[in-house]
Amino acid sequence: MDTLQHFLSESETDISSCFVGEGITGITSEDIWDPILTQVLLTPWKDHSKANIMSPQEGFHDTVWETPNCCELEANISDSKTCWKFADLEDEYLRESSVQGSELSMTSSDTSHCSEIEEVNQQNALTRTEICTQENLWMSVDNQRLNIMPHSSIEGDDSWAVDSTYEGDGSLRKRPIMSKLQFKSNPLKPKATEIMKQKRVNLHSYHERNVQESVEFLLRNNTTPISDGYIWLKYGQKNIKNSMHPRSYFKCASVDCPIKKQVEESSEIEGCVSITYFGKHNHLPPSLHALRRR
DNA sequence: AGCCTTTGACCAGCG
DNA sequence: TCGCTGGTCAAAGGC
Repeated sequence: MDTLQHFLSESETDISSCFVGEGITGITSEDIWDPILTQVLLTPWKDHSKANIMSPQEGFHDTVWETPNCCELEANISDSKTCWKFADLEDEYLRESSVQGSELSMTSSDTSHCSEIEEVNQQNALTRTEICTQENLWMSVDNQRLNIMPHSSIEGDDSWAVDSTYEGDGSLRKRPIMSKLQFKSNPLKPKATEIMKQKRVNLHSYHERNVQESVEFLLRNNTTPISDGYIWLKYGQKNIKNSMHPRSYFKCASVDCPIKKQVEESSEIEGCVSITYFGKHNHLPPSLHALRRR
């Protein structure tokens, strides 16, 4: 079995070439968020939720942070010695620290630290601990399954991801979960009379959504397609005015998941495909088995 | 046969 | 009010 370092170096070579463009970072060890897990976050080309154009020098942690939740969370994490200790378990294999809403979850191949994590969660009044096995994690690595989405939030709440690397001042580095939008899914498909109501709701946020709640990635269109870890259904395609290429519309195949994405050839950078996500998943990624079946 | 994509129609917002 | 535009629906077609 390859080491983490080996995988990272291989990934940088193989995968970074897929992501290009002015102001775009390819995957480097700095850009990779959860490098070993199925969730791999990349610096987006445009984070419309922050109205920023990202550059390689601007990490997520350089974007806007001034929210009460952020400060509160930082205090929680920094005050936890156990959490720091856990963060020191570098290189053994893998770990994930993420905060979803008010919830902190960590995963590690080293299950012996489960109790520690649980303790941290309890101290911080956070609730969930997940353990991934070494086997299923490496299965994901072997297939180079990448998730280029912002880390999804089960709660659909304001969410934050916490990188476990240290800043110069010794604080934990954090990265925002980009979409702040809260979707409420309908358990039942709306009836005809309700569909238009729903449409009006959607259209009401149409312009806001375009500038505030989307995250755009650019992908070289001459590279092997990379799964983002989720299953998508195409539900439409439109020719866009003044655009040579049609725009395709996709929604997540998971029932009641509100996220959608649009794919079209980039008008800004030739030879690139623009992938824009609206909203966020309200569920975990499907199993590798389910992905393969598709 | 079932799942997914295609594609024309429909709708609301906007100027 | 009307036409344009983009987002979505859903029947039909393809695999």
